[in-house]
Amino acid sequence: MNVGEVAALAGVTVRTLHHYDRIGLLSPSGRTSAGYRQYSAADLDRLHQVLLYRELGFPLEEVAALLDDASADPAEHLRRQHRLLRDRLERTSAMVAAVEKEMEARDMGIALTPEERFEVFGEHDPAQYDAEVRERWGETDAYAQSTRRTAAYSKDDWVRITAEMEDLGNRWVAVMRSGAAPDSAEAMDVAEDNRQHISRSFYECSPEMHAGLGRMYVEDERFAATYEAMAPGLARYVSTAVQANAARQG
Amino acid sequence: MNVGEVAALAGVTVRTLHHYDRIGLLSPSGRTSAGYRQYSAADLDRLHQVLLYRELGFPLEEVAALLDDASADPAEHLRRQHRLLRDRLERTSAMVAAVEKEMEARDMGIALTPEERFEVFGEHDPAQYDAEVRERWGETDAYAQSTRRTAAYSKDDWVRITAEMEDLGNRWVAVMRSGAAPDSAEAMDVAEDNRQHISRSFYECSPEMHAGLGRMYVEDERFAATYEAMAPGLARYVSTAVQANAARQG
DNA sequence: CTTGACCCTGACGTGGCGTCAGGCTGTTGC
DNA sequence: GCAACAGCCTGACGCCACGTCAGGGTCAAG
Repeated sequence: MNVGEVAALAGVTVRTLHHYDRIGLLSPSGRTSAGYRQYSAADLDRLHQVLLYRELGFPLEEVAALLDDASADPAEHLRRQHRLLRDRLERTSAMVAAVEKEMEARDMGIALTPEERFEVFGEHDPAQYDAEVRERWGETDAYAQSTRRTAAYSKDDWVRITAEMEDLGNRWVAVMRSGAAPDSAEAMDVAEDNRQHISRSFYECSPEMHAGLGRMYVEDERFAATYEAMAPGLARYVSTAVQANAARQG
Repeated sequence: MNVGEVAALAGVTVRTLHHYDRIGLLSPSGRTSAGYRQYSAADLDRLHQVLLYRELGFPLEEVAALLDDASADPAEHLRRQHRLLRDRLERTSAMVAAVEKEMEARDMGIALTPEERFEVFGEHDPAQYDAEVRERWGETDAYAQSTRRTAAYSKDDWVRITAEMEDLGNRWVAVMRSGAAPDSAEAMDVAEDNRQHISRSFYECSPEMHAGLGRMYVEDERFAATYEAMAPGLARYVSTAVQANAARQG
């Protein structure tokens, strides 16, 4: 297939394909004697991946890096795309709900506060959001490692791992309830065990990374919710303990 | 409020606000004697509109035109935004479905044709998509009529759907608390109802896809957190129940 | 063998900011 | 009462992902 046909099929312009060729993101596998670009089925395949990642907000350079990563199999791309798309779905329906809330408020003659209006936006500006997601997961070795490892886990593995996580959760609750300070030796010991559990089960987790995670436990509601559900105030407690433990190690 | 505060509230950079001022899209209604930009509540209002339209893919110049159109009342903006967001929701779930179809095909060892792959893309390249949408406003009469109907229709839809989701959540909690095993008939029945609800409300969800979702409930902490917030251990419970149900169907 | 659709390679333009640089402002702590 | 430091200002240049000509070759149909 030559450029025009590919462009029509994929819904992009010829110029876009020229551009992708120039920057080495997608070079057609062949040329005619006259210099016409010839795209193979494999090229279409790659183009498909490129367009998906592009739509998800990745800069082209990163798309190239992702697709040229030999250690990433197709299934991994599918899983990642699936996850990012579901995130977007969630976010979009949140926005729909926000607009509906505003409609309703208008009908009732109520005004919303600026905070309420920006709620769905505020934390999650679209570009920043995607960038944020990538920062936390996509680009990190840890994420790649985690998906590679967890893909191989059996149901029994998962039962064991979640049991271990539950156990750790109980220990967290216990140590907090005991009145021990989050930077006490007891709390830091739990933190250390928790870190080693992550390293064994998901990805190599250094004390510094663990400290970063700790910060996230309070900054990110999604993570905080997990701990808060076990005991009120636990998110902050775990966060402090984990960071104290990292300091102790360093 | 001055720039920094507004930027933090809205989740944009200060530079962005400078830019919007420069191009006349959003000029703060006041300045201090020292030249500091002062944003009023009305300015925040406008910023909110700007960000929504921007997210929907409108070039800033058109956003300005839309917002400066004196003949358009706020309700019209809300209706338009609602319609565009619902379109996006539809498109995103189509993409999710496409990725899931591809996952399934891969698992079964089937290859999709290029046409199948680009299906969801083809017609709806994001830029073309928005252009197409904008084109449609030409027939304002038909547009106004159709939006009123879909807006009214979908509002009820969403109320119903969120209520159903809440109900499902409660049933999950109840069945777990009842002591029934996650692979008991009771739990699997809830799983089946949940699957059918997803199929009706969002996208065609096969038992296999549902099992995949189930795995994600524990693998992805963000999903897990949703269930964990309802009741500790629920993420794992739901995950297991959903997979058991898929096995029962297969 | 011409006509018209399609292809090529530069080269410059554009939108929506990011990112300094160089300088004023305003608050907090001593 | 002033230093220090965060926060604001205005240029000005940079960057990405293409759009848009310009100038010229290619190829199937009539």
